[in-house]
Amino acid sequence: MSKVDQSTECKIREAAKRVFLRKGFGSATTRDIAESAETNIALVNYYFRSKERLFQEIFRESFVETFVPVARILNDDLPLEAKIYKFVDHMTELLKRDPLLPMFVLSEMRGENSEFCETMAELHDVSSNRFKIQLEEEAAKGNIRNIDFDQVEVSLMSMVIFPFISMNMLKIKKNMTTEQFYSFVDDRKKTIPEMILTYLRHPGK
Amino acid sequence: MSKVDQSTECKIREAAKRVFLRKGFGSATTRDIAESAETNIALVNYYFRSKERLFQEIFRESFVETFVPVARILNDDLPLEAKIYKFVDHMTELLKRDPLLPMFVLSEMRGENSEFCETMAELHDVSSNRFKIQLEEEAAKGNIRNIDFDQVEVSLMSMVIFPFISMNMLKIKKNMTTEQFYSFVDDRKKTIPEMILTYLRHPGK
DNA sequence: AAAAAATTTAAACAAACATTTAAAATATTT
DNA sequence: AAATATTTTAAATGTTTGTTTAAATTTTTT
Repeated sequence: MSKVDQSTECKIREAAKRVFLRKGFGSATTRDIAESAETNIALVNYYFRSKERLFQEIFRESFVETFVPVARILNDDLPLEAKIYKFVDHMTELLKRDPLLPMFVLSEMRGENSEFCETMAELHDVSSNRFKIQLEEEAAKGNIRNIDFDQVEVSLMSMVIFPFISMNMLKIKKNMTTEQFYSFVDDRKKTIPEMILTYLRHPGK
Repeated sequence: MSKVDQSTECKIREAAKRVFLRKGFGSATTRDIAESAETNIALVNYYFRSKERLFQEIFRESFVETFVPVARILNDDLPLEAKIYKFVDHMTELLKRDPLLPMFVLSEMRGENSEFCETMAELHDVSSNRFKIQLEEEAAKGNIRNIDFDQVEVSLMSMVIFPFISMNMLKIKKNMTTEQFYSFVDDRKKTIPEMILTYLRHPGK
C-alpha cells in the first residue's frame, strides 16, 4: 500500500464518506461502502451499528466541515474588503479539496420534512453575526449603500458554492476539464469580491 | 376529486415527478410512486416498463423544462438591462412553481460518471449564445467593462438558482416561512440585476 | 503460556425492492 | 351482442437490501 496502515474503523469511515458523497444516502449501499473500504459488510455494522448511524456521523461531520469555516471567517475581525476576499479564497480552497460536500449536505435536506433537516437545525450555529453588524456599521458611516444583509450574504454564498453544486453540468456545458474547472473557480476569487464590493460601494437609485 | 379525471398514465407520470423530485432516483421506490398516483405498482411497469425508464422520462422533461427557458430568454433580442431583469424574473417565477427542479437535475448529475451526465450531454443545447455576443459588443462599445463572459453568466445563474437549491437550509437558518422565502426571492428580482449591472457598468482597476 | 477480549470472516436472515405473471374487469371494435 | 383489445388487479417472482449470527482468527490481558 502507498498509504500508511489505518484502523478498519477509519477505513470504513473514509470509504463511507466517499460513497455517500458520490451517491447520497439512498443510492449508497452497505456493500458499496464495504467494497470501497476493502472489508466485508459485517464490519460496517460491527463498527457503526447501522447504515443510518454511519450516515448521521458522516453528515454531521460534513456539515460542520463545510459551514463552520464560513461562520468563523465572517466573524473574523477584519476590514470589509479583506474579509470578503479571505472568505471567497478560503471557501474556494475548501471546496476544491471536497467538491461534492455542498451537494451532499443540501441534497439530503431537500423535501420539506427530511429527517436531516432536524440534524441540521440542531447543528445550526446562531452565534452573533459579526459580518451583519459590520455591514450595517459601514452603511451607517456612508461607506457602502444601504442593503438588505440577507440578500448580500445569499448572493455571496451562491456565487462561491453554486459552481461546485453544478460542477459536472458546467464541465459539460463549457467543455471543461477538471483542471480548467479549478482554474475557473480560482478566477472567481477575484470576480466575486469585485462584484460584491462594486455593488456595495455604488449607491442604488 | 377537485381535479378533473386524468388517464392513469398521466397520473403515474405526475406522481413519479413529485416523488423523484422529493427523494431522488435512489430513495424513490415504485411503491412510493404507485401510492402517490393512487394505483398499484404493476401499472407503473405496465405503462413505463421500468423505474429506470420512467425516471429517464422525468429527468429529460425536467431538464428541458428548467434549462430551455434559460437559453430562450438569454437569446432574446432585448437591450442588456431589460434582458437581465426579464431573465431573473422569469427564472424566479419558474422556480417558485417548481422549487425542487434544479436540485433534482443537479443531484442526479453528481459523481464524475453519473449515467445521467450522458443524458444531459445529449440534451445540451449548443445553439449560438446571443447573450455572450451581446456582452462582447457592449464591452467593445465601452458601455460595460471588459469581462470574462463565463464568470458573469455563472454568477447570474448562481444567484438565481442557488437560493432554491438551499431553500430548506435557508428557511431554517433565517427562520423563514415558505411565504417569506418566496418574498425573499421576489426581492432578488431587483437585487440580482442591480448587482450584475452595477458590476458591468463600473470599470475594474 | 493460558485466558479473555476484540476483531474478522463467511454464511444466513428477513425485509424491501423492481419486475413479472396470469386472471379478472373494462372498454373498444366488429 | 360477440369478439377482441386494453386496462386493472392480486399474487408471486427473483434480486438486492440492511442486518445478524456463529464460528474462526487475531490481539490483548492476566
